[in-house]
Amino acid sequence: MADQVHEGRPAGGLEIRPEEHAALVDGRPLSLTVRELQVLTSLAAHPQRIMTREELYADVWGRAPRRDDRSVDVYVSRLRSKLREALPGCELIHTHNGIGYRYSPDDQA
Amino acid sequence: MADQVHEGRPAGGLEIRPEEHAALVDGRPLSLTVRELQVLTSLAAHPQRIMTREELYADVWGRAPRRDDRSVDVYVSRLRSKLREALPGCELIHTHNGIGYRYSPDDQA
DNA sequence: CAGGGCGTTCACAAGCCGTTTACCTCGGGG
DNA sequence: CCCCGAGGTAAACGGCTTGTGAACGCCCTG
Repeated sequence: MADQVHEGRPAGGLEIRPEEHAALVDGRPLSLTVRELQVLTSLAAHPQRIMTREELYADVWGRAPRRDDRSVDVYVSRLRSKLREALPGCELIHTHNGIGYRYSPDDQA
Repeated sequence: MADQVHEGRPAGGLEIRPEEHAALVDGRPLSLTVRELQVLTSLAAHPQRIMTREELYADVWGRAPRRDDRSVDVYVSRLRSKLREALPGCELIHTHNGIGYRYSPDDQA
């Protein structure tokens, strides 16, 4: 099947090390807040899989979101902003309208 | 070309996973809208069987279409367009004039 | 006590999608 | 030929979803 993404060298030059509370690009750490790293880690833990907001929220916050909670969207937006700056041209987080978000290690599809 | 046949994978390299809100070609998700995936799923659930527009509509929309409703045709058209791009040369959805549509996993007959 | 960082919420703009309509083409009968 | 029904598809439209800047409050630190 598809190659497993190890911590050593994922596609796109982005390394996520949750146990070290860090995400690295070319060895340089992104300055992410705790929540931002949690959301990124959760997304990246299921590459190419569409995650609903509910799944993401449950994974990171540990409970169900209240109706109309936009927290996930806000964090995705902030993550994209920081990733865009660190990896210009890469689109790692894809939106699936009406469903949720998908992380794609190779910024394609 | 000769791919391994996994459980979810019909001929043509198209994998439909409604519970994951996704349809995959070579592991890459097609960007289908919710409705498009519903129509494709319904068609593909009855391979080689001609489904009338009424059947399809009832299956996806959960009610009977109003007279002269063209929604099904529009979605079939959009699906064909996206499938054509992802799987050039394949004709998975066949028209049966005056009756309805038929999904053929092996793009023949 | 002032300042700053962060998580959360709010508000509004922008964009996408479902639905409907309109226009075209094709074939069969008269 | 002309008419008519069936189907393909582009495009209009309105509503809902999403992107994102900003405000607010909490907590920590100096």
